Amino acid sequence: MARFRLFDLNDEQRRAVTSTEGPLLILAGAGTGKTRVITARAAYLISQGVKPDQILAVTFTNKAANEMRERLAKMIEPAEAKLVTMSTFHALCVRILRANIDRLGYKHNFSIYDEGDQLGLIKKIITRTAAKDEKLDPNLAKNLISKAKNNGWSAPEDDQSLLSAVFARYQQELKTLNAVDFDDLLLLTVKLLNEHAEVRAKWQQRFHYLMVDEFQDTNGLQLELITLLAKNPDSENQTCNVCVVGDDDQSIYGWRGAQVSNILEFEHHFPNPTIVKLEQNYRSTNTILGTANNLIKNNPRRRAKNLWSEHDIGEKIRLIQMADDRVEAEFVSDDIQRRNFADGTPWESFAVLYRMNAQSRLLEANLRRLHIPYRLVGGKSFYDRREVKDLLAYASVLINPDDDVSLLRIINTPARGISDLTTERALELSSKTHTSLFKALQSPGFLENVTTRTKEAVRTFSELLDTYETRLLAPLADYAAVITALIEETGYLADLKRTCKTPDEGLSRETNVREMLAAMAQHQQRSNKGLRGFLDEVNLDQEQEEDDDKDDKQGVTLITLHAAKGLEFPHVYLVGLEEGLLPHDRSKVEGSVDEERRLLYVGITRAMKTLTLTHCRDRIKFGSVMPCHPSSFIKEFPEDKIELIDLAKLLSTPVAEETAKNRFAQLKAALNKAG
DNA sequence: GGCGAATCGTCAACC
DNA sequence: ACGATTCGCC
Repeated sequence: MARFRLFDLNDEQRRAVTSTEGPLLILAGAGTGKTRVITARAAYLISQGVKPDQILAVTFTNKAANEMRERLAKMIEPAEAKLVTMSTFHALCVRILRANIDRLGYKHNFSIYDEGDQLGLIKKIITRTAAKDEKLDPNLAKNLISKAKNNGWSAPEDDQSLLSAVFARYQQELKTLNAVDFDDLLLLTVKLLNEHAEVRAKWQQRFHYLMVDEFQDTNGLQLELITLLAKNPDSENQTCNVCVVGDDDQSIYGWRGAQVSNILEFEHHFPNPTIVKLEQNYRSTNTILGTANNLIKNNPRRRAKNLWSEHDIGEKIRLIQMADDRVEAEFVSDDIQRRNFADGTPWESFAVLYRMNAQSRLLEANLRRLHIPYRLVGGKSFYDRREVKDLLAYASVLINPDDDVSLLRIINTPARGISDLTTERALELSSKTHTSLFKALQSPGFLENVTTRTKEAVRTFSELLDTYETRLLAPLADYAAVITALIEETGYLADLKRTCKTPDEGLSRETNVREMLAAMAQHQQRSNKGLRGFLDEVNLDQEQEEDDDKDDKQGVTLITLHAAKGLEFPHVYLVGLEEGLLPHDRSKVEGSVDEERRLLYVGITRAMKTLTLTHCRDRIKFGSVMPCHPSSFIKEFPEDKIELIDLAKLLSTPVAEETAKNRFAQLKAALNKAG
């Protein structure tokens, strides 16, 4: 316990760490040492005699959970640190469900459907359910269903709309397929705990001290889950020790169902809490903090905070207008190279933040042009690649043959003579008889109505799956080897390469398949959770672990504003500060401009030393040039902290400060007149 | 019935 | 500019 020292903390942090009993709300502004406080609090609890396995810390991302785990291991005995449960909401739910989901009529080997799988199922249901003149956008349906689930609703019974029918059908089919989607993980866990007192008691007894990170991002279900777990198993009207940490100003997941009200009305959910405000920022210059403060104070409905720092004023924030996104990306890359060249600032010190993933393309191209190493966070995940999904679908089908969505993906990949028409007929039968596709395919009622050739193809396919399923079920089965053999036997790789346009593409896709298989083998070495465990990890871990020891994690970071929350970088470029992009056009329709402002606030507060903001006059959208206007948020910045830079002059002579000030004032006046 | 090529509509953010 | 969908050919 050598490295855990209370006097390393400031007064407020110490108060947060040592308030152990009853509800505790820690309002932690950006960069105020939130993670440090949570881990120190866990260490403190243990030092006070709390058993480590009675502590639960819930986060939103695996990265956050891992970071806390690592930090805690440095503060206390690593063996004790291991006993503390540090988990994401979803992983915790999977754990609870895998143990007891049978009580809800699902089987323990249920599949987890990601968004793509969900969409596939919804599309299938819409075509089946909709009348000829009805239409429903599958994506819209998916979002509405998700929103409904996150608010704890089930399909409305009285409603006759197509959406309601699709919703009801969707939920029912998931159950037939023995599958759950991301929202179900929460929904079903809450249902399980609500409806089964003994399961509830089991988990309530398990944890006595709860901590929730990023509480401002929790939705209704997550709050309910916490409330359920936080109750004293012996007297349920007594709440035990729940500590939540968050910052309402950084609530940026409203679209995912997050309710800022959870943190704004914490006292209502957990009466008489201790409230601690962390306001000393250890990250940024006062120029950056002042700009962030000035921006965010335009939001109504927030818990007032006053971030301050012992750091210097630092450099002014640069605001630069670009001709178009091409020039913008070029400038950012050149500027990073120049600064690296000037004083050896390492590439890792730079990050480029943007609103949409699509914005990363030009940046990537330009960084590559200059041979600057970079890492792209988020975006099209490794797991979204066609070949990776195919491989996972094969694995998924072997574990849960009732998983129709995965089966559909691979039923004719590579082509094996099972046509769309055949599949369609089997699907019809499966929905008529309420069985899975796999069972329908094998049923005599189906087989007697198809041609001999099709019958043969289906039979061969069924046998293939059966054979490998048996191999997989064998005790101590080497599942990585089993899947590899299956891929071999189907001739998947050869077919994959054949369908690629260029040899390069073929090679890269093959590499992805091999990487996936290698990851599987690696998982087998370190875990005892089996192939199911591997798939769970893959499903719940959207961050692509570009496997460890490779040092290619270094370089300039390209990242969306959402994904950047919780991170910090010495030098930040925030690009595309345009009306329509940030705030995004859709936010105006949805009335969520406040959340866009918080998003920008999150972006600004990532910067430690310098911040560069850019916006374009033109931007290429859908292949053609669209004119752009500066973001309306720009006029909410404090004039004295911003330096307006003329790109043309920057490239030749530096701008005098007075000129810059005047320019900014002019721009502001113009904006005020317009808006 | 199965495959490759034009065409269409689409891009907000993530566990 | 890209991927899914639709069309036309084997």
